[in-house]
Amino acid sequence: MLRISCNSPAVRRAVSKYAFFGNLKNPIILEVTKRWYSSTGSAGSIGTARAVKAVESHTTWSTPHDNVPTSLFNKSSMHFWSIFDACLVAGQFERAQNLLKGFHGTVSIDEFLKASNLFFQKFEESSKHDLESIRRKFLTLPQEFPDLKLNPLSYAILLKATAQKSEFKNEAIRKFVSDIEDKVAINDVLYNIDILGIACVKDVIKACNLDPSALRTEYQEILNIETEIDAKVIESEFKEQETPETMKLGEELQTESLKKGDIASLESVDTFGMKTLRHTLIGLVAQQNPIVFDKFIQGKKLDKEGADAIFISDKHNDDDYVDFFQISKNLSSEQRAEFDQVLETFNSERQNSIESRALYSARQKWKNDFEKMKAATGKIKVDGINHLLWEWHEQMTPLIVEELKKVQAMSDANVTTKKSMVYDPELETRAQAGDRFDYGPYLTLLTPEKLSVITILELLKLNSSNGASEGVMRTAKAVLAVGKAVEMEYRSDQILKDEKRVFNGVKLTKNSPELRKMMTNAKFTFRENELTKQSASWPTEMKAKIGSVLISMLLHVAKVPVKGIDPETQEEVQGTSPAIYHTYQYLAGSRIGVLKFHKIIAKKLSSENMTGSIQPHHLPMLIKPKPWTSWNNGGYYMSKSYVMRTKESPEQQAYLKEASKRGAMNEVFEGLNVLGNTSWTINKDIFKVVMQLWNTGKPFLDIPGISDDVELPTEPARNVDPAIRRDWLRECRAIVNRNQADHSQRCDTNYKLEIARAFLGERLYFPHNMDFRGRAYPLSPHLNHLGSDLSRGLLMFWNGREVGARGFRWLKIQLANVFGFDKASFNDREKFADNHIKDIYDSAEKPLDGQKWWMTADDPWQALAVCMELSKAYSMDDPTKFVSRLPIHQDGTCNGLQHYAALGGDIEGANQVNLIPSDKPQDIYSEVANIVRARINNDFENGNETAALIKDHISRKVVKQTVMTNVYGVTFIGARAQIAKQIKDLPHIGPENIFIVASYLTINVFAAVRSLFHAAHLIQDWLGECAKMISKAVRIDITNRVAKNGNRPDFMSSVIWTTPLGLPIVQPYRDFLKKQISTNLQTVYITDPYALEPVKSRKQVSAFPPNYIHSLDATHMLMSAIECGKKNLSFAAVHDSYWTHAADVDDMNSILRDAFIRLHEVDLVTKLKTEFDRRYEGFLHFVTIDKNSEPAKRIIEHRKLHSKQLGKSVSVADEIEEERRRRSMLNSSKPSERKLGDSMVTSVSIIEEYDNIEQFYLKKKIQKSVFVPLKFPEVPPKGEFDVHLLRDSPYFFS
Amino acid sequence: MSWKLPVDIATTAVKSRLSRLNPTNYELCEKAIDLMNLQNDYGDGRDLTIIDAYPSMGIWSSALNRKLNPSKHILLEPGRSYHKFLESKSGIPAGSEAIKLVRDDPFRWGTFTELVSQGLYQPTAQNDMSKINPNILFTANFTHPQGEQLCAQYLNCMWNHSWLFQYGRVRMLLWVRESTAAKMLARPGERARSRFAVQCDAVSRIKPRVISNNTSLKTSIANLNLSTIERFTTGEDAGQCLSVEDNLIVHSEKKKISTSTVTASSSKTGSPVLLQIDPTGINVPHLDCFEFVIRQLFIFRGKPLRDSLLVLGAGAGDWFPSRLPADLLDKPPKDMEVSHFMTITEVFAKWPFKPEILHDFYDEQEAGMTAAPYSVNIN
DNA sequence: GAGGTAACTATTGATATAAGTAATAGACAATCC
DNA sequence: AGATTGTCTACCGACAATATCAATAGTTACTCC
Repeated sequence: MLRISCNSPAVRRAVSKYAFFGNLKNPIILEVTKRWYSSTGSAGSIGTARAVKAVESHTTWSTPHDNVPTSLFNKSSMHFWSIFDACLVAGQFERAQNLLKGFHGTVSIDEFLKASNLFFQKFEESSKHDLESIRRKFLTLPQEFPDLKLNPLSYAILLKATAQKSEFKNEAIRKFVSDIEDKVAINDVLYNIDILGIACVKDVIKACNLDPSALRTEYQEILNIETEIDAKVIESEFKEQETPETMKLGEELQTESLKKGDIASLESVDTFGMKTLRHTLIGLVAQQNPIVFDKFIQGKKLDKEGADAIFISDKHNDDDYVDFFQISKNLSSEQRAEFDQVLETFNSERQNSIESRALYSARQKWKNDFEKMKAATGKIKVDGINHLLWEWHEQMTPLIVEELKKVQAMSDANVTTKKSMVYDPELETRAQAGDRFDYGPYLTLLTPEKLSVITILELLKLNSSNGASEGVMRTAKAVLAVGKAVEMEYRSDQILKDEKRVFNGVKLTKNSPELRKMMTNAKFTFRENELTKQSASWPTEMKAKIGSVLISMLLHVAKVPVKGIDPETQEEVQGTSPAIYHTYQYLAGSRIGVLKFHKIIAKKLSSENMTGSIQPHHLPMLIKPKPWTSWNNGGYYMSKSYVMRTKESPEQQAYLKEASKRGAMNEVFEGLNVLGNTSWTINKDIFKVVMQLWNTGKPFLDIPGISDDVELPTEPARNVDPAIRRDWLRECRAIVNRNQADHSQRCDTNYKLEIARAFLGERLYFPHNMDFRGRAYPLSPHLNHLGSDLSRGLLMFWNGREVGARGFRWLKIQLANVFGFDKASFNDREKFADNHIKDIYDSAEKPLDGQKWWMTADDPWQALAVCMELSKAYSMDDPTKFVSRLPIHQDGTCNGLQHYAALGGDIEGANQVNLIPSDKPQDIYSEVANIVRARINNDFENGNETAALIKDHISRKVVKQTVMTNVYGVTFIGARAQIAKQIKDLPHIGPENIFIVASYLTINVFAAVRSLFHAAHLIQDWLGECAKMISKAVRIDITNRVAKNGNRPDFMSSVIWTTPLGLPIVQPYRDFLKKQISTNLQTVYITDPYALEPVKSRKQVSAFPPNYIHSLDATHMLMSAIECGKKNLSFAAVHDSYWTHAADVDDMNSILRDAFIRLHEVDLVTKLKTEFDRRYEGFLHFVTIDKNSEPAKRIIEHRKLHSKQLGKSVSVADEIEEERRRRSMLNSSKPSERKLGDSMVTSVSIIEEYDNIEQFYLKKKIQKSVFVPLKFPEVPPKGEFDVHLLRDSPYFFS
Repeated sequence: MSWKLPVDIATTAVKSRLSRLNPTNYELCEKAIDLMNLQNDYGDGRDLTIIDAYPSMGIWSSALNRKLNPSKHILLEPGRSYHKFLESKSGIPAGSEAIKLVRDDPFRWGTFTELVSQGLYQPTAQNDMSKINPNILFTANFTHPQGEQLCAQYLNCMWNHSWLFQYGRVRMLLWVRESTAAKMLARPGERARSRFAVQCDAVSRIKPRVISNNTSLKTSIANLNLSTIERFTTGEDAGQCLSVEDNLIVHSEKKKISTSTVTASSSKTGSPVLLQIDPTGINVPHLDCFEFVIRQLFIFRGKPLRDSLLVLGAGAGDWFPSRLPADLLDKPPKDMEVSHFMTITEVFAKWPFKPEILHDFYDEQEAGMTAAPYSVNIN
């Protein structure tokens, strides 16, 4: 008899042993502190019932064993925080207090205190309130909620008010301090510098004569700087990160300053950073290279900092900008080190500016263009669309102001419920007014100007995103994107505001770079404060509403000039047309709301200068990204970034947060930081070539040309055979599709090129985060090294490394690789380059006028980049002295299979994917093709006609995709479709036979792959099997929610595992709960992310094997990254392709091999099983067994009995409940109860009597559904392959 | 050479994956045919070809055949399990050239062109357009899931004068699900009024000939509107339609028959209804525009036209109001007659800024995917 | 003033929409007696 | 509760149908005891 409750300390110890393996730290996240079955409370139905109720009131995760808190992911609490925060910031204190009242009692008192403090803080900060009213609030609120006990933070807020708003500051402070003495320690109060601000703390210290060394240590430094400076106060140059005046709310101000034009503000401001940089450069450069220096002195556009400098300058000529790269390159190495450091300081202010002022600069850019256009009257042709955007923006802003007035009116009237909204029935409906009640507070968080700019920018961006056809985007997507962008911007604003609170009144008195650096660092530290850092994200439906309000305003005002024929007079007239309009389209009978750009706009977006239309958090960074220190801290400085892309799955977020809190992810962070710290620059030579081609507007390589009007085939007469019309329609659809794909690709390329242009000569960095499996991606979406060949070609390392002999060889190998000549030995690949020296020179020197050999490469742009480097190297006397900046790639050959082979210890598989040393790379695709060919020839000889058709056409190409996707669990049907696509153009197979042939071929390819990677498949199957069990299992410690389907429980557990680096991974696949939300434009259908729905079992199963493997390859990458970081290599990665300087390839190769070995030295599969055993301990697995088997018959009997007891038919919930009772008795402390439990019969106890219940499992026909204790299958036996062998395998990564 | 009732269907289990509702009440079929007075239009059947899609076991088909005695009766039945009822050995006179079973799927357009190209029949365009085409009669059982789609498409052909309608006003007798019938028959103002109904109204006279009067199920929109039933039973069109219990339409003894073939009404889609659709032969002007206009307008079927003009295109609000009568502007599309839509179409057609592409090419499946960053590198 | 009800509104749930589908096989979820 | 019908078919980066109407739930207003 099998007992489940093997929860003994011994087992636990055994498990925890696995927490560390090899020399890798491996904290498994779960930590069982209690026996799970006792966690629901005492036995017996009453106790259980109560427990159940408590459980149902908030979310529960997949398992009780991991101790991951759920409370923060409670939907109503999330909603409360977000609206509460919005109301406070918007100054709607009545409503906020009302919300607070409703919050009271529904949460813990700690949580309530947090809310109250937030209330106090915002109340204090509001200019509306004087000290008296603030004091009153501090008295009345605790009266209203007697259990509310103020904490030091609360007093800090009051102290701040006292210090700032008293007439006699010092006395007031002293009085305050003595007043609170008996309630709280003053040091505890002062601890809250993030609330008080530095100036205030110092005031208090001074006033009360306190000892500053008793304060929070991390603040000592900054306080010391200040103390020092205070003595000799001189004028500070530190520019306040003030919102530009024109971005402030208030129409008088706005119209005024807009009219007079801000050109002046664009003129050069000689900022501090500028000066330092110039100074340094003068020092550095004077003795070195006068030409560079001159250029710099004359540098026209550098004088504007940050965002303006990046965006406003059109870097069309070399003289338009300062080429930091050239400067740095031409310096000696010591000088360079110094320069680089100064540049970092300089850039840190620019970065700040980009992130905080980008909206402003975009707007400025529009305005400039608009005025340029106005100045050039007569010239009708104006490039770009910026002047139009400016007009839209100008007209939209007053509309927003109008709307905000209504919101203000609502706030003034102290409306606290939706019901009491007043509205004018003439102008709007009750529902619209009600909506305003919801979104109003959020809308006031940003200035009208910002809102308008965001709306426009988002829509432009969306247009280039995938799936958008020529100027068409889905309303739902657009509305959410705008809402999200508003939220993002608000968060950035908050960060700035928090920073300002701390540093308010603090002046830097000395202009040393060190001091400024300290200051900058301090600011990074204080940017987040205790109260605001946890602010809940806005509810999706709110984002939708906000987005729709803004978009509908834009729709209203955005016009585009058009020419049309007057219907009456037949004359050509100039008019305007809406630039965007809202309509609907049908997709398979479903209505879809879309926004369409006017054709003219759409065309401009795909071809013209887009400078000034990119959101800052979509750009690479000028300085090293903020290192990741927690799940939501790192990446960009001003906009909030998250370390994982969580697909809005609350469970993922909860696990991530918990792991981050427990410090389990530090290595992961470290790896990501290495990736982020790699400095890049734009490859200007490539950029020039690209631009030359791009400007023709013609298609080149993969880039489509500017699409003229779509030319559709002529419509056949209506009365032709419907089949003909259908074909025509299909053709049209295909053309439109292609067109829309071309369009978005062109837009996307446009963005990439604009970014590249903006960053010409700059040093740039890519902040990285991960997908939920741990694979790393750059945060900036458009231009990055993960992108297309073009993107990759445009990028190179900022630092150069002398290649040396080995590096020179790697450079040549890289050429062969990008030409697709990567199946040969290294020597042959090297020869490939040597044999093409002429071509290389030709390509490098005359990329567009020569033979264009580079264009024949697989990756032409990267090929051209290599050609350029190689030609430079070749032309040197000693090529090994060449300083290279090109990333050299080392790619894992079929990386997924490499991991599988290592997991299974599969010698044959390991050999196939180059885990075993060999003089020549193994090419698995060819190998599979060979096997297939052999099988088919055999069939052919046995007279198989299908075999005859295909036997001479089995190439690597035909099987490649299928072999590749096999790792992802491609099904027969899917694989057949792939193969059909490959063979459909073979002329001798008629279209009618394609299907049969493809099926036949697929069978054989599958068989071949299986035979080659037998062990891999065993593991794949095992992983799938486990996932299936988990996603078909139920917990019994809680009452499962009533299933929609009576005779099947809802399965609520997803597959969760921990990577060897400690990253918890939660598969997010669940049913979504979707809702229709009405907005201004239309209703949108959106998912509610905070509803934890049953898992999508099928998806859980099919995705787990690839996800697990990917989590391993991600781990491998991060481990390698960490090591490379330690060795100071420039390191970049595209999942299973690792990049570094040519000179460092050998080092990197040894690092990545070591990492792989370290990763696989441990039996990962067994470890995974242990983790699963632990995590899903005590679960019941829902299976079907043979109805006629003995256990089935006994269970049927038992159910009859049980049914009689209940007086109703037995549901699955009843059965689980029964089993729960039995188990709680079994684990009771009372022997009598345990005895009772032992003798109790449940359908599960019946199952437990059979040792090998699997024998009764049945999939077909006569079945019976029962629960069996969840028991994972034994892991497949591991083969003999020794992973250490791969250390000497040259082609493992190559 | 008449076609007898097939072998005893009550004892033969038919396994089929095509979930059709098959009328199994032979007497009812004959009655319906009499009611339609078909003999009047097709005479002795000497020049008549019946094209019969999805005849299933052929009950309805045999009744038609017996009553009309066509010179050709082409059965288009892809369902293998039905073939045994339709082959010569089962009631159909052996060697009969008149009754021809074609095993192709009428879903494919090709099936029909092949009928002609293979010489199974030689259609000629009709001369006298004032009458129903006397040479061709199309009948089908469209009660399966794709049936409604076929209805819609054939109706579309009627607009286009393509397919069989290139030969003139070819009548269609269709067994459809009640839910389909409800959509097609709904008049202005009724809840089920739909684009589909407008299309029907525009180019045909359409009448239900057999309906189920099982009013207990008549709550959903999927069922015929009560007022529709009344109209055809006791109201203005009384006597034009047989109204019977649904178990009289299919077979009363369903226990003996495999459920998949002869399922009676399911609450969702209702019982089968026989529709007679007589094309009027009308040419709808500005077809492209008309299609676009009704498709777009029915998005906001309940809103007054005035408020939903924008679905017709950007700037529609400037063009239409002054050119349409006020009372029309106040009507919601669901309350409009065909003529109203015609009026709107007229104005729309003259609109210089009307959308250029009226067809709906939106297609998600194949969009994008070209700019895939790490595209599959095939070589 | 309590209780009850009518009248009304907000919220929730169900359903139609469009109109070539295309072949195959096998597992799994949903649905309907 | 069990057979039948319907859906889906490769991982991740990168999710997304909507208008309308009936029914229900929730409120307010009003009447009556």
